[in-house]
Amino acid sequence: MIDLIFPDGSQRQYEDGATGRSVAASIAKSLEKRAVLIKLDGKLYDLDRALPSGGVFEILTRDAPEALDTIRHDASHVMAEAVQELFPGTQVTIGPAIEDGFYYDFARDTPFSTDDLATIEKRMKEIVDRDEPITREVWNRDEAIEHFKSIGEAYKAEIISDLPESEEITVYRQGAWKDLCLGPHLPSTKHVGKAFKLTKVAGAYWRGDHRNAQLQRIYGTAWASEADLEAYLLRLEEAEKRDHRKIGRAMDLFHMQEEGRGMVFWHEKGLTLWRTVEAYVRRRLEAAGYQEVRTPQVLDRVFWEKSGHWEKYRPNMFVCETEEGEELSLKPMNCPGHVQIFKFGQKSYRDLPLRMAEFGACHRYEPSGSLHGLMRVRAFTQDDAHIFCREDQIEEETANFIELASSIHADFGLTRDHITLATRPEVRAGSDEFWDKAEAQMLSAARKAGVEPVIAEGDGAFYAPKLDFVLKDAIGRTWVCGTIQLDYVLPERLDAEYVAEDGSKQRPVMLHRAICGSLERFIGVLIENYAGAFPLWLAPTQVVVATITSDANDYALQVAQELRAAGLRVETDLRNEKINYKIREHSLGKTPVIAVVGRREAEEGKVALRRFGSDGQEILSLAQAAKTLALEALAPDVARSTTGAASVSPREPVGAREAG
RNA sequence: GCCGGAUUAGCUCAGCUGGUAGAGCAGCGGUUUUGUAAACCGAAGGUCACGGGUUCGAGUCCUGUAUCCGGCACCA
Repeated sequence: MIDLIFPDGSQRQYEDGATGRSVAASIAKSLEKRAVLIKLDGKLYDLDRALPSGGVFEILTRDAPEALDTIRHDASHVMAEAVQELFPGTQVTIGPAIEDGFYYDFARDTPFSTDDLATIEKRMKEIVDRDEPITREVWNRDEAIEHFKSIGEAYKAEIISDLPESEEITVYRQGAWKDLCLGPHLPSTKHVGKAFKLTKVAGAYWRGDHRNAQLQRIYGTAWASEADLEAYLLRLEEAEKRDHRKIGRAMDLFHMQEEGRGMVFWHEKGLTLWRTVEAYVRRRLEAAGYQEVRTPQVLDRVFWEKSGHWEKYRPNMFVCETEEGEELSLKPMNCPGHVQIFKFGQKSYRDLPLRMAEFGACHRYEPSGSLHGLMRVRAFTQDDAHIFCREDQIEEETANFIELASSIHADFGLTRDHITLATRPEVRAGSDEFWDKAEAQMLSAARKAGVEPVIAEGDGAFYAPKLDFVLKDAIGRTWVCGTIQLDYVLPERLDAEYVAEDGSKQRPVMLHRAICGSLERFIGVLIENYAGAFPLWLAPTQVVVATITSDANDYALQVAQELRAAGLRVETDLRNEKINYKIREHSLGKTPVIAVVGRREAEEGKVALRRFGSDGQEILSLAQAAKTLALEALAPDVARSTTGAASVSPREPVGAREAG
């Protein structure tokens, strides 16, 4: 007998061999009809599978949030069946549910084209209409391998061979089609419904390794209802509008062109935003005890050989040769340069921790396929710094850094998605004992700062583990902005040392860290986060003074001058256009404040302020307007120190999350 | 780098099965002096990404290259 505890707290006993379906039927015939899965002690099971034990029990219908992943997973199976029907000879590999949908990787000589998607989608709907029952079978391991080999499914056979001996081999039959799968699944294809859409085709490497064969991946999105699907597609459309590349052009912030792939031409407005960000970060670093330096842009090959970068990253470095035959490289990073400054003269234990910062312009020849607007470029500026410290200072420095970075991200209105702890990679420097210690140090520092990192197995740098701060862009892609990495290797390689208390020479530890990551990427994320509607302190143009008639031109110039004197970034619009036209244009341009002046304001010495996102007006004297706006335009850190108040931010940040 | 897709005026996009290019907005010239999200008129603007080919004829078909977009891989 097994005991089941239901959501309402009641408890009932069932015969051994009872299934979710039989339990549902015992409660109500209508429930049995609607049931698609069951949840037992938090785990999902097929409706028709004999319950393995008693426990906390719940019957899930198709609308249950927990069922959505299974709908998506089943949609991927339905797609695989459709593909194998339509394209005989195509092998299946894996097809999981993912955020918002699913994909399936196929092995096939001829790649799929986007035109195939409609055909496959149509066949999928037919399979749903066929209402093929989905049933679970447990197979003998060797027979399973033999079977999949015999039907030409080499990848499936390989997957089974690699499964641990203890693992049960389960095969799901779906009509005449079958697939090796852990499950669970819905009772039949009908339950997948038709709220799905195939979205894109892509190449993907078998097991995520570029040395393996490239498979054909088809992505789709699937939802419980047609309405959810519509809502998702609408959300995507909205998110595309905040793409930083689109907004960057529309707002005249920057551009890129063919001759400089992965290089940014910053226009006046974009650079203003850049300088605002940079100035803010510089103030925060100064307050946190950093010193700022600048190191050479181009250095001799020998220098990079010594640091170890030449050997490992030569293909990704911009190298040039001089007339005299010297080989030089544009710096791909700032660390070795900082070590030179550290080594200049003698350093004492009293100098530690020594925090050395540089807004360092670096160049890396990134693979062509990885370039992506401002997010991944070949010429970028890191808000880089290296903390030289003793081993016993690592934890505190790391914890302080996490707090500083979190505070800075918050001031920019950015919501962190998560922090990852990237652990030892396969190819690495240093012993296992070293890695054990280093990983433990990073983890405990994170916890000390109140953060529980997500572990990214094997993603560490070759010399050390790292903590990465992950933010999201408008359509939910994640980008690393901010990182801290522990490094014992470079100080050793470049022979950095300090004099300890007892007079002995000691090796410092280096913490590599960045808060924005690269200014380019950070600004890209900022643009998408705010959809271009920046808070006053960041907006490239803060105020536009717009005239109603040319009578007010002189006064408008005076207004602009006074607002500029108060430290604001001001433009004037004296064009011979109707005020409606100007309001519309500057509203679409997302200018935070439009100051309208007509004959009335000129006579009374006033301005009519109109804020972005509101259609009301605020009539103030010129002096008062200047004072109010100047106060609102203070950067959050300055606002805190001058007013003692929390950040003055009249404009709500538009969360990237809502688009994710 | 790999797989798919795209590339037409400054921008956003039309251009059916091949018959030598079209709109809206912006820009320019004029009229209009206007009170909080688009005043009116006019003229102009294109080697249809680039190279080769098929054809009497190519923006349209084939092919190569470049760049961009979506993924994959990479990211010191």
